[in-house]
Amino acid sequence: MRLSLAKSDVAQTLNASALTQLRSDIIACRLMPKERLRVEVLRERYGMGTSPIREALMRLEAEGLVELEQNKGFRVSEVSHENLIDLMRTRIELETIALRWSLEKGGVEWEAHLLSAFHRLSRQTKIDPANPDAISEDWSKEHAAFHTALVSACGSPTLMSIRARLFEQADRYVALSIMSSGPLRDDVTEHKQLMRTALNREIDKMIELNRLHITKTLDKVAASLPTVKLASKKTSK
Amino acid sequence: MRLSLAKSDVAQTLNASALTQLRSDIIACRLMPKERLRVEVLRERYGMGTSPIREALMRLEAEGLVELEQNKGFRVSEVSHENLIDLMRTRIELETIALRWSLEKGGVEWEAHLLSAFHRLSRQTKIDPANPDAISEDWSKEHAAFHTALVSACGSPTLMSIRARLFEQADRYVALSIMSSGPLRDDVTEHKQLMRTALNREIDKMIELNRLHITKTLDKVAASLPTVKLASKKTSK
DNA sequence: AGTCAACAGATTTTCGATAATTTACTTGAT
DNA sequence: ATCAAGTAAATTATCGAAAATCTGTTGACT
Repeated sequence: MRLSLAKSDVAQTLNASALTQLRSDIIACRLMPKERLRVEVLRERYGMGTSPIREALMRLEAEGLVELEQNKGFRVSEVSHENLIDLMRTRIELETIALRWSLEKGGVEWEAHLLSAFHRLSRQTKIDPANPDAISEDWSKEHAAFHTALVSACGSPTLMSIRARLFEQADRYVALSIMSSGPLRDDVTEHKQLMRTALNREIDKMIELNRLHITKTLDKVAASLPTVKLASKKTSK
Repeated sequence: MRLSLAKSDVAQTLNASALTQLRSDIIACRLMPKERLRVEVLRERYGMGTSPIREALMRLEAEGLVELEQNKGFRVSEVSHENLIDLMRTRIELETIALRWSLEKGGVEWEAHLLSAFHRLSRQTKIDPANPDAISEDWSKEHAAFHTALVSACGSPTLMSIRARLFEQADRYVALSIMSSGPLRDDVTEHKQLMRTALNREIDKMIELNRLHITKTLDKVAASLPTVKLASKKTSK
């Protein structure tokens, strides 16, 4: 028998558990960009052997959250201004397509789903008072769910999964900027407007709003990015 | 010291070698869709232990070529009519964006690169006489390189890598259709036209040609898809 | 006959030890 | 003082055995 690790985590394989935890730690920047991921250390941290750890890292490499250099081990993927811009630009284009399809095809089911996702999001607070230097995990989850709901009627699993991956990558940049930045923006109003526009099937307006939504995040994150001091390679000499 | 496995394969890690070989075997349908991937069998096939195999499979799962069911092991991803259509539709949209950017930004470097890629492709034959039931590996490589060259000036590594992954998935369907289908189409003319249009920076025409190029493949593959008899699960009555 | 429990074989998953490789350090020659 | 070769320490990559899990079958009981 094996200990259950968390509520939602029952009867998983160690491999799957490593994957979930690692991904979450990287996106929340509890493991910082460029930080080395020594297998021995991770074994200790998550309490398991080498195999599940390495398998999870390998998968995360494909997702772009981890980088592997032959015989030199794994690191958390680097962040950079260029990558940030590239990421956000690509997101805008992909989500434009997904939103167009979704607003064209969405039925009552979708509308209900969207309303409910918005409601849940609006009842979460972005920052957990207990831990003011990070975004609340719960908020983050509902936020992701809301944006997924917007495109969920697009009818393309392929596009949806790519979008989700890019969203995660962006989330990591957001987590980074939270750690070193000022006032929070008013997300609730913005999200409500997104929902309304989606429900009204105002496609062009929707696309423009989404572009602005992403651009606003980009600007905020880009401004705080140079501030974040990253773990640089141990400089020889 | 370790034996070198192939010319281009020198001094790789077993892990990397497993990854390359498995990916290639899956895309070429030497491992058929839905086929079970027993670790023991693969260990035998590629001559290595469990770790590199499982790590490679894990990575391929993230790429969508392999599916993992907890405690039941890995299989080659299934193919289906819906997935094929979804895939091709998404490819069209993504490549549309990439082509637009690439044709806007491409300089002399890019033009030269494109010309050279086309030249190399045109000197390959699609079917190797020695093995007429499959597409030549060399042709396949040059073909991929040519299409990559078309979008290579788009300036977005993110978009490029997504595109490459979808291209691979499509290649698997093509390999499948070759095994059971009739006359080959005249690719050379089509590719030449794509190149010309790209070099002339006729963006709208380019996008339309690309859409047709993909749609044509879709139609051909879709027609032969039901023919292919897939390894079905041992039907428990 | 039908249902269920317990067992046996096959397979996946995980572990800890070993081999291979890189990195840091030391020593000696120029 | 500088560099190079060689050696030791640290780390990654790999293996094969052991543990956990699944699957199918047998046989007892209703």
